[in-house]
Amino acid sequence: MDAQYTPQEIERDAQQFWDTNQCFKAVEDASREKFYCLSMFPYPSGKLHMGHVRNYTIGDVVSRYQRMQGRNVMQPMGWDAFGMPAENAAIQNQVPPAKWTYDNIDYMRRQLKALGFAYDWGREFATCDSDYYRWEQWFFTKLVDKGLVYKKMSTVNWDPVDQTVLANEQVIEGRGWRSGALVERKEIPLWFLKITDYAEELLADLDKVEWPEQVKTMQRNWIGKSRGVEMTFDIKRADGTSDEPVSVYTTRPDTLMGVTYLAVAAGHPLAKQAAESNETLSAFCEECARGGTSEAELATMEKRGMPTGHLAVHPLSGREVPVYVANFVLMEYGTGAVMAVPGHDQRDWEFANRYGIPVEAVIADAHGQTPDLSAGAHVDYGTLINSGEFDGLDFEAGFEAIAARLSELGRGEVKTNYRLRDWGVARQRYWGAPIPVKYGPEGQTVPLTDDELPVALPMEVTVDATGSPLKRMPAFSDLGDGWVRETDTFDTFMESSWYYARFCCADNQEAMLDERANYWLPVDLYIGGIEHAILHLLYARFFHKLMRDFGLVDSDEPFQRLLTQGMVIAETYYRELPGGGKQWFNPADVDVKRDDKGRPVSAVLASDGEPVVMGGIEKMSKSKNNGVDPQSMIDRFGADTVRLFMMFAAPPEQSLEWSDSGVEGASRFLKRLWRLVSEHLAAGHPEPLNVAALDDAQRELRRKTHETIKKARDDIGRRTTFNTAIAAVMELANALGRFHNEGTDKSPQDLAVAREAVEACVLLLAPITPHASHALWRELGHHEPAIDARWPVLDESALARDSIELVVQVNGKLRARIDVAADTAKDAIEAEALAAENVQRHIEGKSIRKVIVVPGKLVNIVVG
RNA sequence: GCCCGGAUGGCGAAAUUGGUAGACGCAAGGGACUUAAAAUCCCUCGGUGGCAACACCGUGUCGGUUCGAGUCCGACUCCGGGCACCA
Repeated sequence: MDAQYTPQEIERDAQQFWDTNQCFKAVEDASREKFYCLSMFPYPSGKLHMGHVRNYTIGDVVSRYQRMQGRNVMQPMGWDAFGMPAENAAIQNQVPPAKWTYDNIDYMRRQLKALGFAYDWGREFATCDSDYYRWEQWFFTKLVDKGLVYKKMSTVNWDPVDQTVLANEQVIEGRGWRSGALVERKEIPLWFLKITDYAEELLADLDKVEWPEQVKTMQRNWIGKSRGVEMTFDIKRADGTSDEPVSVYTTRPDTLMGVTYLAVAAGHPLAKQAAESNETLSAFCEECARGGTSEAELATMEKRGMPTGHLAVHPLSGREVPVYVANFVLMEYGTGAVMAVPGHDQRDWEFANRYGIPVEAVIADAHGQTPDLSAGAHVDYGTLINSGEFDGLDFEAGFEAIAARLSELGRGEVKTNYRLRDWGVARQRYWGAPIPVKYGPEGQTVPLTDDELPVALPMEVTVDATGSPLKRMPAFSDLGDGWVRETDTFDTFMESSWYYARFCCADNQEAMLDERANYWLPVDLYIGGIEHAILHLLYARFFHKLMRDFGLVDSDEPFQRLLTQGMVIAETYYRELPGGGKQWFNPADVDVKRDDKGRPVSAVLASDGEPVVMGGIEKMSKSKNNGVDPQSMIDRFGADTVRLFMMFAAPPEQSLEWSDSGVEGASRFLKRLWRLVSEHLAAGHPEPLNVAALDDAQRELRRKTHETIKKARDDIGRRTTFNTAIAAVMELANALGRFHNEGTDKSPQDLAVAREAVEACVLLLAPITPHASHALWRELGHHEPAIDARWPVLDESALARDSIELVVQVNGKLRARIDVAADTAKDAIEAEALAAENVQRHIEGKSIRKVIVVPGKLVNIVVG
């Protein structure tokens, strides 16, 4: 065999072999256990970044591992191809978004192929293919028929200069990213899907999936089921006449007697009506429309308000409290009005103090005393006080008693609420799937019929900063006879909500899905970034339930297991620019100087030798110019080395710091493995393994081999901690190296034990470094390709030990180690532990209170 | 602001169910081989003290539970992810 490890040749050969033999083509087979492994498909932004490489390597390792376990594995790949970057690129370079997108796909597909991922490319599609989104349009019209779609006014970010709707991402510190104009909130009619109809099921079914607990918790909190009371306050105008009652919802009816004001949104009918005769208030309401729509912005902005002059009548006490307009109350969340209890809600407290509104205590503190409200609200549950007939009740009794009273009076009812809001799916953008609706001359709104579908997106367009070109294309929108087509397109989350199902039957031109979907679904393992923990995963779960209720799939959940991978991060380097701001330098162009302990102390730019500032470790990004190009790493070290490093450097859920020397270490290990195999083959031919005749050294190596097989299976299959599986194989390789160096691998039985260890190394690494394993497996004389090899079989008997080492502690501190026979009785272990020299020294003159023996682990002697 | 995470040597990390802290790798230092370099191989490598045996300290901070805490509980600090039109 070739003594040199030459990754470029090896990888080309292996990829050619897999390709020629169509190794990864997945075929439905009811007699075999299936495994559907899916990594979140990429947005075709231009080229792969390290986050993609990490994501897809994890998926590939699991796919190949499951195949070695004998499962019928399907691993597809496609493109999440609609989105804003294509429009931005179009504005910058005058390239139509379609051309830009498909060119990017071609480039990135080549990169994925160079990494040797075991994809069934026959199932590939891009979401911007009309063969894909036509089914989404079709399904949407069915949802309209089922009453799961509606249109309502909704708030968007409006750039008053560019006269266009902005995404939250395009609002930078309250200003439009291009125009720099102060952004306004604007109400426009938009399409919504009724995800709230499924809130309860989306919450309950989290118990059915094997997801990280943290992700389930985030989804539960996002859905935000709460039990509270919805009640009405009568309204008295300044002139004494009454107005429509105002409805509010609260989860703290126990604090009702502490209400000292009401706050309504600027868009609330009451505020609008009051503003008509009040110029200052009218100006304030306009001011409330400034700023973006994101929740983070609303929550952190300065809380401001103004009295409407109206009074609200407390439903129980009859007390009249002022009604304010407040900028932090939004019309579209809940009822657009809130009751305020400044004594027991921090936000209300701050507002009340600012505007001189009374703060009153109605809940006692932990000691049953009136709480001190001078420095802040008292938000904990407690006994009701200053609440008349409700005094002395605790939270629950107070809640029930007050709710019952309101109900008697016909002024309120207990109500379950959800924080979850319906899904706005309309976007005023070009590069998306057209929403299949038309509007008639008499204001009719009609979903398109099956024979009017699909609505193809025109591909040849000119895009500029002033919004979607569809709005200016009569050829697209004008249907004649006064009918016009909807020019809004779908939220791109629509496409990513069902692509996993389409992969099961991507070639079907007659239907959205067919019976093959029920063979493969649900996805057995779904892998992607933690940043998708809420939105994408919740929308996909919702869409799956919609498809189920339409009879398209028979499962309740789309993704059985979920693995959320961490970010890829790297050191940043910059220089301050004279005019302020920073110039960022790529790590590849910087030399780092270290002190004698190896700590980095300074860095210089390689090209000019002048110093740069070390800016700390951050997520790889264009803005910080700290991205490492996967392609250059593949060219330099080969795909297997890049894959090995990424899987070794950190467990998949943690962030992974890029390290050039770490990659070199991975490359070194593969060269060493290659040499180990080559030296082993040169040492001669093994005879069949005779387990009964092994000497101690042979037994020890064989135990290590089987310990490693066991650990690698648990680490890859159950724990998905690939880093520790690799570390275990490295230990086995080290043991094999020592076995060789000690000159013990000369006899045919030595060679037999070494052969077993070598083959274990090659196969256990096969999911991670498939190309090298393909080549080495062949060198080891196997005619069957490594891709069809089974996971090595564990021989439990090889794990047995005659004696074990126990740790002896005195008062929890390690004082000695003893070797005992594996079957030693507890008494004998105690005696031996007490006899150890260093133990004697530490217990001398003290009385033994207790001896704790943890079998197989340790002995702790407690002395006093 | 709200929700969810994370913090362990010079660095990436390991310790899976409360039981030996630092496996494996990187960097660094020393040595072998070499005319030399690269590559490779061997040794050292948390801190302090000690010739050594060994002792003390050590898992972000402070406190608690336990025979025993990186792991469990409480309070806090800093860092990261998400917040509904980035994908």
